[in-house]
Amino acid sequence: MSPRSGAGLARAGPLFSALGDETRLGVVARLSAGGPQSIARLTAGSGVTRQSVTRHLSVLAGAGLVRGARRGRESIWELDPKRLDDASLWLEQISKRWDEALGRLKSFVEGDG
Amino acid sequence: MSPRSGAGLARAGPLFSALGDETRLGVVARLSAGGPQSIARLTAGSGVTRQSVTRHLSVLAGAGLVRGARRGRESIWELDPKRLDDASLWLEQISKRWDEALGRLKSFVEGDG
DNA sequence: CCGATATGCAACTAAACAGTTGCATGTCGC
DNA sequence: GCGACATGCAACTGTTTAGTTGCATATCGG
Repeated sequence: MSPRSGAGLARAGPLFSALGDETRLGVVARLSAGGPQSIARLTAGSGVTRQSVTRHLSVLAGAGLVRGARRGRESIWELDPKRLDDASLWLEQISKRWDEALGRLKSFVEGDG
Repeated sequence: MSPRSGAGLARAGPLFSALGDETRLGVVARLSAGGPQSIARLTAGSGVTRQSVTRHLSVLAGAGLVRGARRGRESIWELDPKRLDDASLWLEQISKRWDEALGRLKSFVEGDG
């Protein structure tokens, strides 16, 4: 149950990597605020071209963070909050382990070992 | 209180970007499991050179995730779990906003106005 | 059918970055 | 002082990637 293999968090790297881009964070924020929407609507106000947004959506989809489907001539994209929970869980695990490590260190220094 | 400006989360980008690298995630995991330790110890078993680890520590420090201090001839590094909490909080905000957006969409579709 | 809208695919450029090697500096133990 | 250990600094390379432009395809409304 290490943080890198437990609870469906085996691929935390690609997950954080997908979130580690300002433009992609903007897309995620826009999706979270406006609900499911098309690429054209996501592009408006993003400051980059439509193709750039498309590519970022593809990266986010690769990390399992978003999901899109063609509807007529539009492509509607939506968030997949499950992955966000996964990321949050990974962070909590690391934080917890750190506290435990500090506890062990304290015991050792105090002569418990 | 948008996710990009609220609660000390103004710079979520660099934060996730710092976490979005397998080698850095390894360093973070190793720190969290073993407590404060030197660069040499972090390097052992990392699969990369000491300079690479040093650089990654610098990046993590830039994001406020780790903190180091020279002690004798060694440089001891430790995790700063506060930033992990910040990241977790950001994720929760996004997730919450998404649920709200879906709620509004549902009301709209059902003819609430 | 036709114009407008919305997207997909492909090639190109420029910048960022991970990782390396080589050398210099400073500290510990004897 | 001397050898061993630990780190810092700098230059170089190869790869990845964000962003762009140009063109092709498919859908909607009349």
